[in-house]
Amino acid sequence: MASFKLLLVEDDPNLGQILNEYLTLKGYTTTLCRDGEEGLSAFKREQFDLCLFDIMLPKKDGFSMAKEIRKNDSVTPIIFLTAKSMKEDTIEGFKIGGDDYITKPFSMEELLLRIQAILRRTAEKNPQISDQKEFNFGSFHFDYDKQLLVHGNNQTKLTSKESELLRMLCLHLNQPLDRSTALKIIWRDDSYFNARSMDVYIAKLRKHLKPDPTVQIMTLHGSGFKLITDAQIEG
Amino acid sequence: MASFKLLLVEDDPNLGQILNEYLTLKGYTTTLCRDGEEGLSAFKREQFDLCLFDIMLPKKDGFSMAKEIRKNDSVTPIIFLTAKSMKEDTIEGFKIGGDDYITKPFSMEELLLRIQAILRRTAEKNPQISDQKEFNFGSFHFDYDKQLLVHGNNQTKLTSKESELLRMLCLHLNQPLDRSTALKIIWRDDSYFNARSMDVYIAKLRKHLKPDPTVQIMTLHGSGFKLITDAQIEG
DNA sequence: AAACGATGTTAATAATTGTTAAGCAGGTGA
DNA sequence: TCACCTGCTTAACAATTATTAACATCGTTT
Repeated sequence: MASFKLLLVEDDPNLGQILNEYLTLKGYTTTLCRDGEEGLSAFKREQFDLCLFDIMLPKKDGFSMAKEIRKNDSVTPIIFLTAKSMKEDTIEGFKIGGDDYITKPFSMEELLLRIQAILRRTAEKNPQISDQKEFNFGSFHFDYDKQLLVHGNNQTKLTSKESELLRMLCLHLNQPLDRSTALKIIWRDDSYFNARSMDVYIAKLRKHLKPDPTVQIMTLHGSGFKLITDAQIEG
Repeated sequence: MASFKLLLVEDDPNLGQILNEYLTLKGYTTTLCRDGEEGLSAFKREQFDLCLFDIMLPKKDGFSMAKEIRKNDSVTPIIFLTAKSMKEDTIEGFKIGGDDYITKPFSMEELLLRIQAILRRTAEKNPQISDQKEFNFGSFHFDYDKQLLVHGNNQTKLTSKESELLRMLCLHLNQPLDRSTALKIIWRDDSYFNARSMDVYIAKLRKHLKPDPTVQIMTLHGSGFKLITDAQIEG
């Protein structure tokens, strides 16, 4: 499994660097940002497994960042790091949808353990990490490497984007696929135009999948899509 | 939705009772044990969604309990409550496979929020909690995944919001569904406008459910709604 | 009964998604 | 070099879904 990617937003250069080095040493891939805006744009651009936000930050504080993120993404874990241990703050942090709240000074080891405790719970159901290359769903067979969708005697050649999107849908068969997740992974950026592009590809895939009416790409308005089928066969 | 079951092991009678009352008040089903052995046998006997263990306990301490549990069960979340804030202790707790570690004195509200943060992550993949996807009530069949409401030969496609609301009502069939609960879960925020939006969706659902007059969404003025039917069939 | 707040209903508005086609860039063969 | 494909993006407009507004009605309190 590829190493976990952490988004670290901390304006104190010393602490930032120490954290960054320590977490890298422990095998995580980290991206360090110095202020809230930088952090948010990194989050929009890339797919992270966990966020570590200081609360008091230039340009945009950690809470505001978390709020923005939680608008579209209720999954990615967020841990707040802060000097203040004020009760209202802690509570605010959890209410926004944070996963943990650590007050400075903290021990690196404890932070690491808290990160691990959270990742342990979320890692298992991270389908995008899987490297599965062939899929069977409904009466279709899909070969990602060959970019081929097979239905009975019919073979359809898919384009790269079609294949990548179909693969993500297959990895989440009968489960929701988050728009923003798919965009960040396939288009590397969750932006307006890429989202529209994705919609175009969803339409294309729907056409390809028409031959089997038991298979459907369902819209989850405001959040994403879901490939559904009754007769799924492991492949 | 059935309430979460918590296993609480605390030997201090005062704290034990306060925790018990508070968590019950907050809608959890709790089992309170006075020592480690009692706690372990309760854990073996029943299915819990989360454990809250004091560390220093008669007969068997919290860490030993956690170790035993983790031999067979790596899933059920465990939170340690303790007076000691010693670093080694914290670390020990996480190493055993604990999910959080809270030192006394703590605020009830913070404890509650930490419990919620953990349950939010585990609930999704905890089949026993409530991943019911299909429902039969009155002469209707409702498939949440496919967003379909079936009545005789008639299939009605529901929107995402309609489906989510109907699902919550179905999970509380013939029981009250709290407005604020539904709002927080479906709209992620109990605000004036979301409440009005919910009312609009209740109206939409009522229209969909008209074909069977034995099924009704009843208003519980000031608190919520209740989906009622005489002829409910488990499904 | 009057006044108030909560809910019901319908319509208007806004946001998101679906669909088709036009643009654009890179590759290929004449 | 140029015409022609191909795949992807962008644009334009349609359709659907969600939110907000406006006003009617109901329930409760005084």
